[in-house]
Amino acid sequence: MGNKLFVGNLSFSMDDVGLEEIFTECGTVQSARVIKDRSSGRSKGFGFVEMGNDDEASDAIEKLNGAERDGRNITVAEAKPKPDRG
DNA sequence: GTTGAGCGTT
Repeated sequence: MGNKLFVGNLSFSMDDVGLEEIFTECGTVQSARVIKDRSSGRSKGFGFVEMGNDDEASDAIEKLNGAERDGRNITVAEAKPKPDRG
């Protein structure tokens, strides 16, 4: 179990700060990033969060997976490794 | 709207 989380089904109005605000209520947020199109800067509707430790990460999954944010039920799960070349 | 980037050449 790692401390890196995948967060899906985000509103397109979500940003890095908003994502951090959601997860800081469940523990220490080391970093939070909403993935955006690298050319247009528009949200891709998902993001990644690194918690302070695996326990906080696990807790955040339990508490925030399926939680409603901005009218959408967000997905929270442990992140899979990045592909070799994005 | 669901698993992340950017540099820059063979």
